[in-house]
Amino acid sequence: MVARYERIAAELRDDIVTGVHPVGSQLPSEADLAARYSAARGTVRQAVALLAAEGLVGSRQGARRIVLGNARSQSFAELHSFAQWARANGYRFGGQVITQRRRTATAVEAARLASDEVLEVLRLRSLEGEPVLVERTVYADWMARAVEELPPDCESVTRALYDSVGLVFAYGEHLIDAVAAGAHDARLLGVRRGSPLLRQRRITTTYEGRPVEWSDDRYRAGSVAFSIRNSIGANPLERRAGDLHFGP
Amino acid sequence: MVARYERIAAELRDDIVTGVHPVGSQLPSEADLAARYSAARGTVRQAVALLAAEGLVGSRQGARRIVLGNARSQSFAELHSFAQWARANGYRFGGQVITQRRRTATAVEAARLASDEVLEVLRLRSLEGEPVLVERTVYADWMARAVEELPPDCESVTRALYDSVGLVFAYGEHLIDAVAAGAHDARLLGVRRGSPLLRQRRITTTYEGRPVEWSDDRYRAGSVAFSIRNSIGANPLERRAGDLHFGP
DNA sequence: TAGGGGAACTTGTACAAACAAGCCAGAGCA
DNA sequence: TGCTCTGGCTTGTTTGTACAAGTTCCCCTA
Repeated sequence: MVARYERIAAELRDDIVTGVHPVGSQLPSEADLAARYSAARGTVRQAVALLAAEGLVGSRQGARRIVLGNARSQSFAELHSFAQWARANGYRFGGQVITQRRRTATAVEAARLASDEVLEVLRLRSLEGEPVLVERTVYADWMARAVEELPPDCESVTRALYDSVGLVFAYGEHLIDAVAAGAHDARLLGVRRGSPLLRQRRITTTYEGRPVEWSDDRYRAGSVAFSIRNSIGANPLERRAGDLHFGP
Repeated sequence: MVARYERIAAELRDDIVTGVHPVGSQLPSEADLAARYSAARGTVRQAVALLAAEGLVGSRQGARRIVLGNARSQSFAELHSFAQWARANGYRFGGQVITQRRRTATAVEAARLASDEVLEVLRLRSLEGEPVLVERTVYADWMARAVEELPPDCESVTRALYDSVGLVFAYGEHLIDAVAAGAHDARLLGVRRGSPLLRQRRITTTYEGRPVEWSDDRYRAGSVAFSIRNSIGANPLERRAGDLHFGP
């Protein structure tokens, strides 16, 4: 059962995408929408709050809401899972484990993952037949067995872990910057050493906040970009100075 | 006058940062909080929704909310303004206009900015005395005069334009990726040609959705990173395939 | 004609109440 | 001991009401 406000949001989104409410135009007032959908004003507010969070509409007190864009951005757990993102966008993609081994955790890893032993996996992932991503992931020990049992060419690790042990990657913290390709990365990605790579480092946790993995992903320049919309007052993305530590 | 739910959120945030509610612990239930603050449950929900949007707490239906982190991330309009971000974090910073000229808009710019003539400005910005950012900004014609009247070493363009013409940069759309430094960028930033740069392209608009500027910012690698928190179900950041076009 | 003053409209905040849906621990059973 | 299952707790959804605060635009006046 989908919530009412989500259905209303979906209809409004549709009206925006199809041009019923063109970019730059005013959205009907909350009262109008409430009447049209026979819903309470609060429910309508939840719906338009969704659209505002997606960056489709902007609002400010006293003035009618304005349509800001019409680009459909689904963005589910897309930042977590390369495979889910690629599939949702209709890309051909693949993945291959290059190396995989257990080892004792470094001090930093032990602190981050609350784990003494870790499983380190190096994966190479491709998009449309081209290698685009080198993924160095360190899993906490309680996850290691489930990961080791995955096939080396597993397409979607996120999905496989959900199916096998019911694990949900619920929260993530990400740091995005640029680095030069080292010799190894360069060979894997088929670029020259020193080429620019887009790096995404992340920690992923369960619903309970328990750390699952720590990953360093490097994209070939030009293959992938990150997109974000923000508005004054609600701004999820933040700039950081360039020292490398993740935690506080 | 600050809203009630914002004050409650501030108190809760404080309790999280100071360890009254440690990372990993459960937050009191909405009913408890409502009683403690003598507020309605709806008001408390607005407060914790703020914290959830900041990534400080996670929630799922049926279970108590859990404290996920305690890093204070203010993130106001920080993505818009380099100066505001730097000042808020106590960095020494500066800026200098390198070149500035009016010209007719290219087809792409005309479409993006809804403007036939544009003002193109190249700025070099520094952090802690080191050049870290090359900013190539194209302003719409109706903005050009106000920008031209700014001093060449203007610290905060955002702030100056607000003071002079009351302009508010309300919404932004951003694309983040990595590129190699060209000869010009390399010279300005003091790095070798081909070095990795973190690129942020953005369109900024007013409250009404009117485009103000289109900018291509390039950071020296290692100087700045972007940080984001996400949770399943609420994910503002999105990955995009690597063709360069901004719009749909 | 330019400007001030409102009135009407619109979004933001707050409260109250009820039910739905999901989680969890403890009681009870095999 | 180990399992299920139920009942209480907790968050999610929806409706309704009232007032606050900001915007817009028209009308009236100087």
